[in-house]
Amino acid sequence: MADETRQRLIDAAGTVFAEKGYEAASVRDICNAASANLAAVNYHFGGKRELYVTAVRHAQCCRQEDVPFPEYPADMPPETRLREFIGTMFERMLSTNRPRWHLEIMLRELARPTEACAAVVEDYIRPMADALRTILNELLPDDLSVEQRWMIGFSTVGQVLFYYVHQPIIRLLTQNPEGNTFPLELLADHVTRFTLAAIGAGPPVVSRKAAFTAAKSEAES
Amino acid sequence: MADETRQRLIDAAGTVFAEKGYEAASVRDICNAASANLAAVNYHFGGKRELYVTAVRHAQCCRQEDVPFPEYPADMPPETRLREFIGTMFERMLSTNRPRWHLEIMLRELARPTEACAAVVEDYIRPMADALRTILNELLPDDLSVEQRWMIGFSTVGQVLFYYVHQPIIRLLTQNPEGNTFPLELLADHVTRFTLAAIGAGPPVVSRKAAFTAAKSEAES
DNA sequence: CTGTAATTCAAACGTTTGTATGAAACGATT
DNA sequence: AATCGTTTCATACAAACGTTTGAATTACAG
Repeated sequence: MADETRQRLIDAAGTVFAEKGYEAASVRDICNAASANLAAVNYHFGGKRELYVTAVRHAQCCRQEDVPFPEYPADMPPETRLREFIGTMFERMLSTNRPRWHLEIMLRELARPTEACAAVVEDYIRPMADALRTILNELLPDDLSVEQRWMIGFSTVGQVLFYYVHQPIIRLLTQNPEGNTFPLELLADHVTRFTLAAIGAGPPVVSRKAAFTAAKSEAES
Repeated sequence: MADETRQRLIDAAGTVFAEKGYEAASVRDICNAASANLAAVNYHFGGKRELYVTAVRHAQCCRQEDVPFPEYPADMPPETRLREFIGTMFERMLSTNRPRWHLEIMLRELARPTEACAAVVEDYIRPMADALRTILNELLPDDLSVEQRWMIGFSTVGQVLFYYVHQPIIRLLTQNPEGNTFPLELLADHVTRFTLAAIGAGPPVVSRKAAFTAAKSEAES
C-alpha cells in the first residue's frame, strides 16, 4: 500500500502540475486527486518541490523508452526515416492514448526551466536530437558547419512543436474552436515534405509558380 | 500623481507577471516594484486579475503599432519581403531595446490562454498572420487549399518562435550556456531560405547531395 | 483659506498556502 | 498475542496570499 500511494501521488501530481503549473497547483488538490492524506506528500517526498521534481523525472523516465526511436530496416531511405521520425513525434505529442501530462510537464520545464530542465534535455531531448541529426546527416552534404546542421534541425522540430505549444493560436486563427484542427498524418506529411524540400532532398510542397524556375536552381549547383 | 501610479503599477505588473507567471507573482511584489502601496492595486484596478488583464492589454496595444509591418516599396519582390518579415519578427523577439515583458506576457498568454488570449490573437496575431499570408500568396500557386496555406504559414512562424520559446533547449543542446547562440541575421537568413526552398521559391539551403536530383524535380511539374 | 473629492497609507481581515506533529491504524515478525 | 517499524490520518501552525477598511494625506476648485 505504501508504494501504491507514492505512485498515485506522482500520477496525480503530474496531472495537476501539468495542467496548472507548479505555483497554481496546491498540495491539497494533488492529495485529493490521489485520494491520499494531506501529509502524504511530505512523508513520501519531503515537500512540494521534491514531489514536482520526482514527477518530472518520472515522466522523463517513462518517455525515455520512446527514444531511441524504433529501429528501421537498414535499407530504408533517409527520406522515409525522416517521415517516420516526424510522424512519431506528432503521434506522441497529439495522440491521446498516453497520459498527456508526461509531455506537458516536460514541455513546461523546457519553456520555463527549473532545476529539472537540464536532466530532461540530456536524457530525453538530446537522444532525440541525435536521432534526428543522424537522419539529416544522410541527407545533407558533408561540408556543412555544425551551426547550419543545428539550424536545420531546429527548423524541423520547430514546426512540429508549434502545432503542440501554440494550439490555442491555431484554434483561434483558423476559427476551429474545438477538435483537432488538422489530421495527424496530414501534418506529418506536410512538415516532412517542407523540410525535405528546404534541404533540397525533395520536391517543393507546392507546384512552382512563375518566380523561381528550375533553371535558376541549376545555375546554383 | 494618480495616473502615474497607475502606469507604474502596469509596468511593474507586466515585468513580474512576465517573469514569474500569474500565480507566482504576488501583489506585494508588484507594489514593491512599483513603489506603490499595497492597496493601490485594488484601488486602481479592482483586483489582481484585472491588473493582469490590463497589463496584457497594455502590452498588446504597445505592440500593435508593430503591425502592420512597415510598408515596402511596391516593386519589392515577395522573396525580399518575406526576408524582411522574418527579420523583423526575429528582431522584435530577440532584440533588447524594447521592454521584454511586452512579448513575454503575450506569449505566455498564447501558450496558456486565459481570458485575454482571444483579444491578443485578434488584435495582434491575426494582422501579422494576414501580412504573412499576403506575402506568401504572391509566392504560392493559386490552386491551393486554405489548409495548405495555413500549414505553410505555421511552418514559417513555427521556426521563428522556436528560437524564442525554446531558447533553454538550444542553450543546453548546443552547450552555449549563455549569450546569443546564433546571430540574428544568420537566423533570419536561414529561416527565409528554408521557407522559400520549401515552397519552391528559392534554392535549397544547402547544395544538393546525391539523392534528389533536379531531373526528379522536373518530372514533378 | 476652506471644503470636497481623489489618492495614499498602515493596519488588519479572512483564506489558503506548505509544512509539522502526534496519535491511530496497519503489516509483518517473533 | 505482543511487538516494532511503517504508513495513514485529523489537526494545528505559521507564513503568505488577495482583499478590505478607515484614517491620513494630497490635489484642486470655490
